[in-house]
Amino acid sequence: MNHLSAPVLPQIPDIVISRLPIYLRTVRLLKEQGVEVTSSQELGELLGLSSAQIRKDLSHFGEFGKQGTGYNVAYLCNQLEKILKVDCVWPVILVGAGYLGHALASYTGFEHRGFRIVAVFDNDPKKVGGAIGSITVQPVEAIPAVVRQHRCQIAIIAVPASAAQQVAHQLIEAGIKSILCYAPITLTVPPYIRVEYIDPVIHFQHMTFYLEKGCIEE
Amino acid sequence: MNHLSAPVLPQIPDIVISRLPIYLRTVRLLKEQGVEVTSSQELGELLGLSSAQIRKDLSHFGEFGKQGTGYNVAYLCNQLEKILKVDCVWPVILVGAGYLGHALASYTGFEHRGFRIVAVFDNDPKKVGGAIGSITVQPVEAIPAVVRQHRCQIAIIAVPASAAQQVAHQLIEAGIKSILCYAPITLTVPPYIRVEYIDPVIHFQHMTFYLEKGCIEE
DNA sequence: CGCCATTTGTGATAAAATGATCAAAAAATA
DNA sequence: TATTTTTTGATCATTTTATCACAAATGGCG
Repeated sequence: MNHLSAPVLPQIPDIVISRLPIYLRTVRLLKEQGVEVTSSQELGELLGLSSAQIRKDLSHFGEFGKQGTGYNVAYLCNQLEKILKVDCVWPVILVGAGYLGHALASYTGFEHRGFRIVAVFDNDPKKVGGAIGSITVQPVEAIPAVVRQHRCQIAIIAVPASAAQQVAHQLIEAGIKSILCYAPITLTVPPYIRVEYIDPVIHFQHMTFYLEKGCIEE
Repeated sequence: MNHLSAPVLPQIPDIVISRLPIYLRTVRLLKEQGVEVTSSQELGELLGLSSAQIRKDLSHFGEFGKQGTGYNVAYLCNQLEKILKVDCVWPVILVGAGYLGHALASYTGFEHRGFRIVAVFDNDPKKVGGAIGSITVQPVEAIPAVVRQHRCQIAIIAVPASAAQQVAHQLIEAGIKSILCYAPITLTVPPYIRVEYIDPVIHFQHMTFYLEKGCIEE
């Protein structure tokens, strides 16, 4: 590395990155509604954020707006998709063919937002060979080959908590880089693996802190 | 109000509250594993947080540990459940009887963490009257009566994005106070209503920012 | 019993995130 | 064309959040 190397782009805070998909979701909605121009203020009102926050977040990546006018919806949409690298479709594998796995594999909303479930796995022999839409459930032993074949970097864990950690190991072993975990446990993974969690009970328990107690029993 | 009123307990940051359910989940896991005592350091390692953060978070609510020893797992568990008001079971209603609604209504993991789905609603006449486990799907018109009957404060929205905002209105009208929204949109609600969101695509798009681009097409 | 190894709870400090302000630019209007 | 209104992007100030570091307990052990 010499002093003429490309400048290191300033480390962008993860909390900023975490808001971009929300911005994208909303800007795409405006686009679908035929809105051509929007402003940080309008977006802020739709999202419950300050306009300053939205402008500052976007300014990390360039200048997308025009003073006095605001943002061109189609252009901003494009730019956000580029930044998040979702101007294409990413292959995703799914482990767990229970009710939740079925719901995820059957959901038609992934594709146009940049993701496609390309394979489903389960270790229950009764489920292996079964079909979910056009996808046939495979045994977990097949994971490494499928990951290699699709160059897949993302996986969903939709198995019971008791099996999740072991599945995570297998996925990482197979080359998966990011995991979306629906099992209600915190996974132990190497630092170069990214894990995100979805657990509705975490949200419920967050809500109840602020509610007046009103329960059924116990 | 006079000067002898109970002191206002110092406003606890919401970000602290948001971590408590994670702590509870982990402490309960330790309890189930037969662990009797733990420490902020052990919890921190399990959760990928600093021990200081955990101690400081807990210190907002009292002194639960013993110097030199750490925390009694059963006691800490109890205290966290009390703080979050989940030392009981909360009734929850679910709107949307598609694949996702089925998965949620069939999930057996809610009950022992403080929640029970007491009713399911859908506006599709083909679904109304159908059964999910022991629950019969009702028309959305029945929401107000059921909410009153169970004194239910929490609802799940599991309908398509196009219907979610209207459902939210109906729920709020019926007296619901907190909403867990699985539809991929940001709801517009009055300030006294709490909404939390679950949208896997948001997590995927967060992941792809950090991944090397590797797509199928487009 | 005294010493050592632990671990908590907390005040002080540092870092990060948010919010306020404003010049400059663009479009609308007169 | 000149003026007003709007809105961005940047800078600075404030608030919030996280980390550090240590006194005070606690239990184990020789």
